[in-house]
Amino acid sequence: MTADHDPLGLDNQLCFAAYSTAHAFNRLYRQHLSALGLTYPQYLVLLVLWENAPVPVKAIGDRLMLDSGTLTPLLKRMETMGLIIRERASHDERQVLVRPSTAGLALKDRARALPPAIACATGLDPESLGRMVEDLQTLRTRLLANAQPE
Amino acid sequence: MTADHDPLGLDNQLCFAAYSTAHAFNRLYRQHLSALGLTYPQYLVLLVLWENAPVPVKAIGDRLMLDSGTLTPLLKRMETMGLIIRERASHDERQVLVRPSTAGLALKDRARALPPAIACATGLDPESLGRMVEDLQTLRTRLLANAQPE
DNA sequence: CAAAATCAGATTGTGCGCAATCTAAATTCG
DNA sequence: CGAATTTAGATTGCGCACAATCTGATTTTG
Repeated sequence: MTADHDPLGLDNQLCFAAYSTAHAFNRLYRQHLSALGLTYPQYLVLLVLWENAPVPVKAIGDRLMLDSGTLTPLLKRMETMGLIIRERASHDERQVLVRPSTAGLALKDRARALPPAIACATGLDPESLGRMVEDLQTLRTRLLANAQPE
Repeated sequence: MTADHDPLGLDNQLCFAAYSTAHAFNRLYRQHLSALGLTYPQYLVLLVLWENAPVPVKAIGDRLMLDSGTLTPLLKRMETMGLIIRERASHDERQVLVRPSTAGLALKDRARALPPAIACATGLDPESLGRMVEDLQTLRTRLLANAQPE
């Protein structure tokens, strides 16, 4: 059966390795984020807003590679939770500018505990971890280049 | 702002690298799988069934790390599409055994074109690709060990 | 300037993913 | 054997993801 070399073997495919690892991350984060009342995608939005705000929805989408069909309801929920503020840009009525509320900003301090805890769970030393991040980013770039024939 | 070393910087986090790479894979696969009328999770189920069938739902879940809440409706859709057959096991009425139909088996031949096409899109040589698969599997194991304190 | 094209978000519909709960069957144990 | 426990799947409810479509604002162009 030589499953080791079967191209259709589940455990030989990079896609499933990425898929299942992303799910594993999601599960681990869920445990840490439940204390903050956040889902993982909501946490990602806050990471973007903590770096730079206010930003239009489009910019968040570019950064996280998500479209308005995903972001609009997600941001509405976060606004209802009191974490962010959305308002139309006066200079361009098409845009909706998003920024963290005071409560959303306050979460940043509590979130600082996460990266070290997660890094520990990976069992990787800082260099290996950094290399893996770069490898995945390179891979992602190549996949997207092949996935979006403009 | 030395974003290069900010632990909360989006681009410094392994989780986002994994999350966004998995999405990029999903997008690329969608293009290739649309010709077969499959979604990516449905393709994963077939990979499992092509390796070994019939198998109970539980075994598919163990293999793909998905629970019945995800699999039951997914498998029902695949049964409606005529790709798989589900039937209660006679020796244990709790189990539902799943196996590919003739149509589901026939898809395997058409699916053989996928792995080479995807491998090409990754731009990775076979060794790098294999190493990355192993690194991700190791990482996944560690994450799951930390995510499920029994 | 006005029509056409582009762009930002919102909306709709479908398919995962998962927690929580439920049912029925099988196993364990007193 | 019979009650308690465990197990396999199904169900419900919610939150992403994304394609497709729609609306209204802005930009481009003829």
